[in-house]
Amino acid sequence: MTPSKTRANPLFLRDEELRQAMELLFYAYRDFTAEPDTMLAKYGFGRAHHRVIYFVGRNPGITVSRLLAILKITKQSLSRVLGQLLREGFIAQRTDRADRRRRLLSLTAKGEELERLLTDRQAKRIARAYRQAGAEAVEGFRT
Amino acid sequence: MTPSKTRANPLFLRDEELRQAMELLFYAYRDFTAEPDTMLAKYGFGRAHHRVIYFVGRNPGITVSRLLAILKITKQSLSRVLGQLLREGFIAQRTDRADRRRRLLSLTAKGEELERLLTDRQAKRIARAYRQAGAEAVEGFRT
DNA sequence: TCAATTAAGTCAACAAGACTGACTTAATTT
DNA sequence: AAATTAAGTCAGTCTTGTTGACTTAATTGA
Repeated sequence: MTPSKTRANPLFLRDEELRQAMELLFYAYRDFTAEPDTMLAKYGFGRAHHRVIYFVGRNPGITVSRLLAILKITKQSLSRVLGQLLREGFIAQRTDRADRRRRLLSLTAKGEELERLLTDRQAKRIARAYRQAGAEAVEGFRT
Repeated sequence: MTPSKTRANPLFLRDEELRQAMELLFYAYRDFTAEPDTMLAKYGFGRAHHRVIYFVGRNPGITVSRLLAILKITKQSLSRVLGQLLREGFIAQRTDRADRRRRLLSLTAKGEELERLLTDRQAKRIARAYRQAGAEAVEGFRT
């Protein structure tokens, strides 16, 4: 007798609702990465490059260690993709004048162009979903 | 002159809001997979095993090809993890009597136990987030 | 001031989980 | 009887993560 059919308190979620949320996350992630992935492949890049481009774009002047903390990956993993992006001129590095051990990362014009290309597509996808869901739903989701 | 600061129509989202949604997806996925991952490691399993266990649990009697369609991975990728789960007795296979080419998959008792272990933790995580956000937010999110 | 710590980077080896391509076997459909 | 479908297998490759061990340069603290 699992109590999964009742709907007494809206703050107490049924098993079913919890599962739906988990599935939503899976499907959203799956579908959301699919489109950029095919575009990135044309540059010889992967999902990891996308994340780096995205977060550097979002946080211009970010240090390597802060980027590592956001991505939660190892320095060695990052260096592979970051190194590629630096060499190919999508990301630029400058030394922090206040602490010269630090390297501040930012997108080059080329990097910003790619970032826009990738983000615009995804933004359209989200905007579409949002329009379908409605305004109150958007507020709820954000919360 | 990017029109990203106006908030005329709530259905037209600002750049900032779109980016927040994208980031949310990244962080949610990152944090959501972290906890099960450490538990799965104790069994010698990974994230891929979790997904298979989850979707077989959700859809008892699912065929291999339907599972492939949900996961959107190749047969060869699936066979590695599915094979392991079958051999180690977490998933059982029976031939569909109506079409004997088909193999119907379902969790064993052992499989269900593991599924519950993994899901419960995540469910708690979601429930916690939901309680903090409030009831209307939950409705919005679901939509 | 100098020893310890921090930030960044490198080399090497390894593992999970995806992929492609080519085939087999068995069962069903046309 | 031929074509198609469902499942499975073998082999090789790629991306993206991991550990572990070090180096170099710069800053901090005792």
